[in-house]
Amino acid sequence: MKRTEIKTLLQSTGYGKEVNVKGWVRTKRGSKHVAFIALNDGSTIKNIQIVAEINPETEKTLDKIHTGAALSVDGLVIESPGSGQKVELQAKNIDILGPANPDEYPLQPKKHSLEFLREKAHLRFRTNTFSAITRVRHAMIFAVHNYFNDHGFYNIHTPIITGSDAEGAGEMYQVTTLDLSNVPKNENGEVDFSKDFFGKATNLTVSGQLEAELAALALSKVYTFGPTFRAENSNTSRHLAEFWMIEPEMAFYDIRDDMDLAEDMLKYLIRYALDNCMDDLEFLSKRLLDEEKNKKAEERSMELVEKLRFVLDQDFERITYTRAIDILRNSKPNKKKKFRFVIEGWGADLQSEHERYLVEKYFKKPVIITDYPKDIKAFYMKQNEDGKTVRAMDVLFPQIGEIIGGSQREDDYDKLYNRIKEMNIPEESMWWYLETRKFGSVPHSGFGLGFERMMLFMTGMGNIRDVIPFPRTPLNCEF
RNA sequence: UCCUCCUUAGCUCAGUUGGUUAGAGCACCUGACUGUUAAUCAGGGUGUCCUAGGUUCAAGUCCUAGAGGAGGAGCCA
Repeated sequence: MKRTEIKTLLQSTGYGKEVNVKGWVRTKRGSKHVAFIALNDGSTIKNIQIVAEINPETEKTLDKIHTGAALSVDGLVIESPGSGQKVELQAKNIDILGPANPDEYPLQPKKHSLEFLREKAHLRFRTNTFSAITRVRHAMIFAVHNYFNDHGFYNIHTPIITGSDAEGAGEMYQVTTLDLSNVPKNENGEVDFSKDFFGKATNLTVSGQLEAELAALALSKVYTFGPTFRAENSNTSRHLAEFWMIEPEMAFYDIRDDMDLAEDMLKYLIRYALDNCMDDLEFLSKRLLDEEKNKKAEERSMELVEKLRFVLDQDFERITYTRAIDILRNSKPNKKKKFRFVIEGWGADLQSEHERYLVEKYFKKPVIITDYPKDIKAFYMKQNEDGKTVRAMDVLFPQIGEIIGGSQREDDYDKLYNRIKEMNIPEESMWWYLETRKFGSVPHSGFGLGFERMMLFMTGMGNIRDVIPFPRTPLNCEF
């Protein structure tokens, strides 16, 4: 018999029909004459209830069924007399495809800590929380491509191994085929990378932006959505060593167009989740309420679905860095020196406590900050006429902080060249980037959206290690 | 990398000012129950108290070092 997915089965009213389902046991319970098995196949967060009569014939099989076992069940679809579900399956035959020894199987039908499940990442897909996150993650991946496709963007695969060491986004992982126990050296005693696979030093990419710009200056609107690697020793709930980043890059867009796109895209993704993932969002919402039930009312987060709808309905607040500094300088926590870093004046970098104040206390909605001092931002950002600021924009979300960082790019050859010199970036590694400003240069803009940070927002999870299947962080590369 | 906290049964956790044989719930096994909803009820055994030193008559508890984890900070997405 052909397998019916549980998602399909639960929506059917074909009572009396015989079907086959396959899946993994979540719980088994029952009394003397009847056993109830909650079976899940990942097609939905919901389980199908298998009802099995206990008699001398079935007892042997039923005794071997525990949480975690894989079953194939043939049975009749019936209307459930119980109160927890509409449809259930009256078992006619149960095959154990793969047993799970209850003495060894670590997952139980109870609450496990997220830390414990992180150590069991090979099995945590089998929990409600992670199967929900995985389905939402898929929906978001799909929605990203959908959005850009519908808006006339082309997807670009930018390189994962890069020979440029000037991308200006933090520490990089070296990629080499050299024998590390016998590294070739040149006359000066330095590593001789000419003997390496590419004949030069290479790294894993920290951003696809520079290459995406090259494509945008021909195809007008492009985006990348690929893995990104940062060798920073960051130990926080918002950082991964390997993560996925979405980087659109648009010719003929100025900073305002860039912000419009960022806001529209984020709202599209939220709407897509609300339209397509409601079962999972409702589960994740309950999970969050439960997790925070011991917190004081003022420390609890907004209910998940309500929060998503709220952000969807708000225009993001757009302010300049200069205005942000004014607000912060006159704020209570600054005057009372409650900030760890008190804002003294213009030019200071905004710390996460300042961003959180602006987003969570002052405006109480997402905020886009623009026109930062050029000294605290990257070399490729478009310089403003004031000579002090650049057309950068950061989108700040409650709890997560910076979810998007972007800018209009410097399209003037001389200004870009001078900035590269000023910041001591090796000019010879940037010749191809500079050349695009020499031939048919146009205003263009782009941004980077951290996919897992968006997943944090979308699922209400608190730790970025729980929204990616196999997190890579300092000292953790298991699985 | 810095600051703070944590590490006790398979899991979640309690363990008082250092003092007999280290506890509970869940899971597991046995039994009861005509349909349960993380079923319920009764019974059963379960420990490298993270590791290595140290203080002490006596250490799960105190001290030192190390390992791992969490939260916050920096870096950023």
